[in-house]
Amino acid sequence: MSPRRVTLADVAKAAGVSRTTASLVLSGRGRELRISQDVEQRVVKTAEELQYRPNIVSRGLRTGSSRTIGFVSDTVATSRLAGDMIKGALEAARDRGFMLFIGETEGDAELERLLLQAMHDRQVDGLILASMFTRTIKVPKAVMAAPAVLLNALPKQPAPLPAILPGEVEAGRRAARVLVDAGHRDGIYLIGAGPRLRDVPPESLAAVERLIGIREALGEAGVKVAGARTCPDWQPEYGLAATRDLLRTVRPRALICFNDRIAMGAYQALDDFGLKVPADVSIVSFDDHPIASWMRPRLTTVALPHYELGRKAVDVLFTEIGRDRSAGERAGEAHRAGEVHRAGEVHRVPMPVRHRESVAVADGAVADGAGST
Amino acid sequence: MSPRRVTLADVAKAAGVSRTTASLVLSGRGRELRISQDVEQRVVKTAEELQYRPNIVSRGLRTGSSRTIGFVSDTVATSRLAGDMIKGALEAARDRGFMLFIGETEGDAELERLLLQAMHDRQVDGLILASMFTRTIKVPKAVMAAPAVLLNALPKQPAPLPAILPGEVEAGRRAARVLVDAGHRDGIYLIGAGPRLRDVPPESLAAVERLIGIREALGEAGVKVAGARTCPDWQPEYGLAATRDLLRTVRPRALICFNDRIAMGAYQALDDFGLKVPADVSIVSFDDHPIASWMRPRLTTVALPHYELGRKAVDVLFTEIGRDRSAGERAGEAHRAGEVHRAGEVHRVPMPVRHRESVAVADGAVADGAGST
DNA sequence: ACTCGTTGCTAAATCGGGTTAGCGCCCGAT
DNA sequence: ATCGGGCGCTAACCCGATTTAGCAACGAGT
Repeated sequence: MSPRRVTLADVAKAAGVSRTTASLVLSGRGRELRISQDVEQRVVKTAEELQYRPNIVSRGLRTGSSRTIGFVSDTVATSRLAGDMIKGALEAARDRGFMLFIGETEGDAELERLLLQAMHDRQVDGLILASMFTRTIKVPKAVMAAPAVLLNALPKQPAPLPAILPGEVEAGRRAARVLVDAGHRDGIYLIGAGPRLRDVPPESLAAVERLIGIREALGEAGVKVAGARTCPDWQPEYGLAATRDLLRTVRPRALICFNDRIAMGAYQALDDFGLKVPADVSIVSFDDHPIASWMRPRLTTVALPHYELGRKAVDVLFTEIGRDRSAGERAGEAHRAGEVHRAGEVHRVPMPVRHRESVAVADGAVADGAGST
Repeated sequence: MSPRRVTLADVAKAAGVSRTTASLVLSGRGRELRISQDVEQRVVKTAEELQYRPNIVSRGLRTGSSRTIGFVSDTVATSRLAGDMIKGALEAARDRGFMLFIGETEGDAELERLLLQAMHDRQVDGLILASMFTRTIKVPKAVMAAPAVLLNALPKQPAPLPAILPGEVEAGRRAARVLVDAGHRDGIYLIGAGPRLRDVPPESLAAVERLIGIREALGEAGVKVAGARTCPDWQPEYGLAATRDLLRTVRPRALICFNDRIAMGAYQALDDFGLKVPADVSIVSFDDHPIASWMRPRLTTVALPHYELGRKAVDVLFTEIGRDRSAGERAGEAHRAGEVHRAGEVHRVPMPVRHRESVAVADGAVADGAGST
């Protein structure tokens, strides 16, 4: 079936040189080690003719690198969320000639241990530990055996791991600014969390940070949150229930929904009460889930930059891998000044606003066009 | 940092035996090769104490197997679709101690070539070629270097590759039966494709097969399709437009939408015309996209079994790998009778109906409860 | 006492590359 | 003629396992 791969030995024999010479030439060290132009060209030509490709497994055995990184997510490497993150990571890795192992722990610590083990057994060069919703996680010891970064998560105990997170606070500010810029001053309600900082679903970093941003931006504009309804889980049904509950007593002019699924429920509730979006009620939300552009009117929302998060995680991981390598070389040597990154650095990836159709200029407001991005 | 892994040589030395003996014992061939109980226990105990784990890269170099399979998808290993497929594949692979490489070709043949190369360079034991929507694909030659299966795709030219596909024809039958069983006889319209078999989006196998199933089941019940509207792309906006167009001239009693996104558009159109689901119009659809259970009323739909497709692909791939291995052993030997699988076998994974709230019993119909599953 | 057959283990080759040390050769200088 | 030194290349070892071939020790049979 498969006619055996061409090996370095084959190339060497065909070119009439030793394996060493072939290896030297093909790894670009020919010049440095004084291989003649003549031989060099012959080897390169032969390798091409035979369509030689080095076996990475073999090379990895010698060099210790497998040109592979592991992507470990807790729940569902699979939700739509993860999809684009993986895509970003995939492309960033590919740019460097690396492949991606995927694994899921399903929140099970034992599974996680096994998975990390399986990855180490395959000599991964680095690890990305991803969480599907922004939160703090307990970092398993096994992770420390290789360079690693946290994606969409923060370490529960202080750990020397870089973390990549969406810029949630700024996202909160941006959502609020969308309403403020459209002239909204009164009747702004929150659906999903708030109004106080402790009125949030457990473990949800995003909720806290979005809320902080919202309150900051609103505060700066001299605007007060008129009220809020929390949701035990950020699903459409709870968004529906929370909004219905709200509408029983008040007539809001604008809603900030803590995610798009909640917003979907809010749309349904408003429809039930005969209220129109955005004529009666403006809505701004978070995530830019696919449904956001399927809803009518299309939902204005602050997007989770999944793709960029994935890319960034790989980028940061590679600086970690580089740091690790050079640390090995000058083991024990004092770090030179200026080279001192704190290893636990937190990288924030900006969340862009997707302006669509769910926000209207407030009655009596002067549209001044001074919109924030 | 990482205190060097424990190798087989370490275990052997600590146990006072040769590497050979240690290897024999730890790979379970100790009994067979007459290693004494005494030594065997000593080795096992030592390995445990040192927490020895074999290096799979090294083992792979010798045995040729990397205990890894490659999952190559065309577009977005990432859409919600792919997510569960990958999850299924992941778990099935994990059950066998295998890891998954993920790769995306984005429909680019050159990228695909590179990706397959990169996977072969890492000695993958097998490949899954997945398509994100059911269609025929051109199988690159490079695939044949290892056992492979097609997932959600059929080879364009006849190729000896097994294919895993959802049972779309039967799904079509089931969707139609849902309406028939609810007593619907008249005013059944299709949104997305039909009424003729050639009225389908290009390249969409699913459309053709669902349509075949629908027409069969309806025909058997002596029911005629009242009409249909095609959609250039199966997105909500086209579903909305197509349904609106339909409602301008007729009042349907039931719609079969070719997927849930179309159904979402149909809901919106019906709402525009003041028609209620399911009181005025029953709707049945395909895919069981997450939105199906977010819509109001919750959508009755025939689910794409993504998770099972992924699992099945891995299962079939492993029988291919096994076949390949034994073919190598008895190279040239004639296949024994009864062992003759056609290699191009097509496996169909059933699509289950998710009964929800969008189908009502037809006026004047006698609910006889003789529902098909 | 000598062969033969087990039993229990190990030396050595192998997989496919990367890496180090150093071998022959030719040239110019002494 | 001899020596030193650069040039051009290769032998040999290494990574960490698996696997084949075979060695020593011992008891039984003749």
